[in-house]
Amino acid sequence: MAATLHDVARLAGVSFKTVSNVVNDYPHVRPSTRQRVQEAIAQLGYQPNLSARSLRSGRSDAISLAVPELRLPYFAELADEVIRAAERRGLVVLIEQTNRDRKRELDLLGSARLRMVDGLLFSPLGLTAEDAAVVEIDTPLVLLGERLFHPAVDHVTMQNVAAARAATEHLLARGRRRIAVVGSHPGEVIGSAGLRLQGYRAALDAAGIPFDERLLGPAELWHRREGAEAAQALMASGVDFDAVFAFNDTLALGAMHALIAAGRRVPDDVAVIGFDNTDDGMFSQPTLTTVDPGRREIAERAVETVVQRIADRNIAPQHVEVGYSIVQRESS
Amino acid sequence: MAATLHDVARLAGVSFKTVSNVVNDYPHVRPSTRQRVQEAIAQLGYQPNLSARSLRSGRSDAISLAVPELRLPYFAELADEVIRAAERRGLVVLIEQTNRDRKRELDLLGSARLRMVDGLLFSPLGLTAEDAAVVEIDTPLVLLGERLFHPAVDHVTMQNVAAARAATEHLLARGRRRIAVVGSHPGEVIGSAGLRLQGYRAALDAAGIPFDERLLGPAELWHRREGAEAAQALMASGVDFDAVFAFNDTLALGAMHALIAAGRRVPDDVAVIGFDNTDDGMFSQPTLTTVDPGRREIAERAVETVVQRIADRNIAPQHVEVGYSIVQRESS
DNA sequence: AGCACCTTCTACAACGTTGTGAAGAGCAAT
DNA sequence: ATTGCTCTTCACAACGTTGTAGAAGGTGCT
Repeated sequence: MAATLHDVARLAGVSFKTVSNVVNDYPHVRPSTRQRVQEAIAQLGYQPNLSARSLRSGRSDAISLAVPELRLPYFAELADEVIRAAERRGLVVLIEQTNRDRKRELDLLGSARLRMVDGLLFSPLGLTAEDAAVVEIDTPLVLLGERLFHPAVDHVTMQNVAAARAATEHLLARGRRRIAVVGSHPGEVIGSAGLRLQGYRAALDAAGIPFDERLLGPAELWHRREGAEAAQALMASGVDFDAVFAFNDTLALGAMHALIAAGRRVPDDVAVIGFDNTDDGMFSQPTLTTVDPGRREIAERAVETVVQRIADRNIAPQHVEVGYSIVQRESS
Repeated sequence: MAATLHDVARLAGVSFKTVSNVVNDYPHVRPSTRQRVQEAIAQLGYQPNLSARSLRSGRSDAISLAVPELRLPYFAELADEVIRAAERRGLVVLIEQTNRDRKRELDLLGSARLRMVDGLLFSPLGLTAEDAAVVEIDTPLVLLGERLFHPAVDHVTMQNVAAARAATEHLLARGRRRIAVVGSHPGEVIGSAGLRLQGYRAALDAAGIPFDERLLGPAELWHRREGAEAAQALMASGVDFDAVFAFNDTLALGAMHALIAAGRRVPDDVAVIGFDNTDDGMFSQPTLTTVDPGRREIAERAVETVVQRIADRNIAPQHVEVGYSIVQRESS
């Protein structure tokens, strides 16, 4: 059906290898030959067979991006930016959803599928510290987020602790003293929730404000619904609070909805800050103050890092941390 | 590095073809041989080389999904559901972003990349009726949305006209008579904006309400910002309206934000309905009434259709329309 | 003229898999 | 014992590409 190098060669009257040389811009081809071949290519609409090329060369020019759930705005926007960054380097992106499921994440790392791509950007949520060894795989791998940490593996991460501290300090600077948290994961240390809580506590400590466990609103999933439920639970508990630090924007929007539905004014009664700087906080009612954790730069640097790792597997493992900033809007 | 059929064969003391037969569950393999081979596979951690398999068999078990922009919630949620539906059938999904750019959409259809996948789900926005011919490609293709229509190509679409009419009728049933539109594309007929406007007008006609062009709020892009701007423009124009039908949820949220910022109460002064039923309308303030256009079913049927097309290229072209429903919440 | 060296092109051998066809072993029916 | 089955295994040839090695032809230098 589709034309091959041989078909083009027959039409142009050269060997099929010469066609291959033209396609690959091999320099020593006579201009007249090159032109004849190019005409034959155009005439037949020849397109290289990427499976064959990949088999022969060992490269596919494709990478995988594994995220927990694409419908979460943070990951949708991350994927968007990863695809753009990859495209600039001639790579396509295959997306896998792991649904925060440890088993699926383990399967992914062992999958034959992985050998079809040149590298993997992996944002693990379900894996625990004991699973660290499984990230020692042959495929070039860049871990996103801070949950896992393996010294021999490339990482591109946000500064969870420092950024969460800055978010808390932002609320403190605006006079808030009873800052509730939405989205904590009780007992967790190494994940985003644990690290952000650590930043929150550091800011309180520095300001001499005692930590009050009753202000923690746990939420396993970071969806709108859970944010609303956590805020409702905080209000129902009777604990007094004048601000909410939600561990992502989606939680913040859910929480803000619940607060307003319960008659609390935002930001007058309760200031709200989120985390992630996703698009949906830009036009919420009120607009959402949030932390920009450098998502765009994460995407760019992650692709850059995996490309370097693909080019040379022996370079020293990289551990990149990107910058963050507070984006102030109406909710605080 | 990685083990091949030959390595396994050597270890198990059989020919490499026998290993291939075991891997592919060929029935006539003596149980004892099968077991020996399986042990060798496990010992070496053999994984088939998918490039080689794909070269030989002509199948990659991968499909592409081309969408305008993944960060738009509608497409993020569509992609999420396409990936899930594909996974149930053993397919992986490669995502391409076209940015509503006609040239990029044309490039995509002619790309060599396309021959690396078994099929393409394509949601075109930039292509026009004159481009219809370019969708006659060798790769199995399913078009999503209604912008293009080519009788010989599979389509899975939502019922834009009927659903938009139902949305308008919903507002009419609640006593609204001056219904503004946010997101119209002046002059467009065949795209989502044109079709949804057609449904809007049909509902007005049926109710005997004259169409008033001043109620149209154009918005080229369907982002929050444009929704807010369109609502501001409508208010600034001085035209009287008691409801807004936004052509997607993102526009609706932007418009709702602008309305509230300008002191209009939603839904008391202005009722708002969106379109798409994306997650972000569930916990907005107020929550957003919207049209569920059957996105989940679109994803499922699209994957199903492309799988059928891959299996047999000669079956009659399918044109699937999925159901829709009104999701009523606080904004109306 | 002879030699060395570029330029241009080609033949051949992989890459790792699956499909085809046939060979060998075992067994029942003749 | 021979024939004709079925079961099991294997050798071989693709799939379309790129890397290697080398042949053929031309050019410049001694």
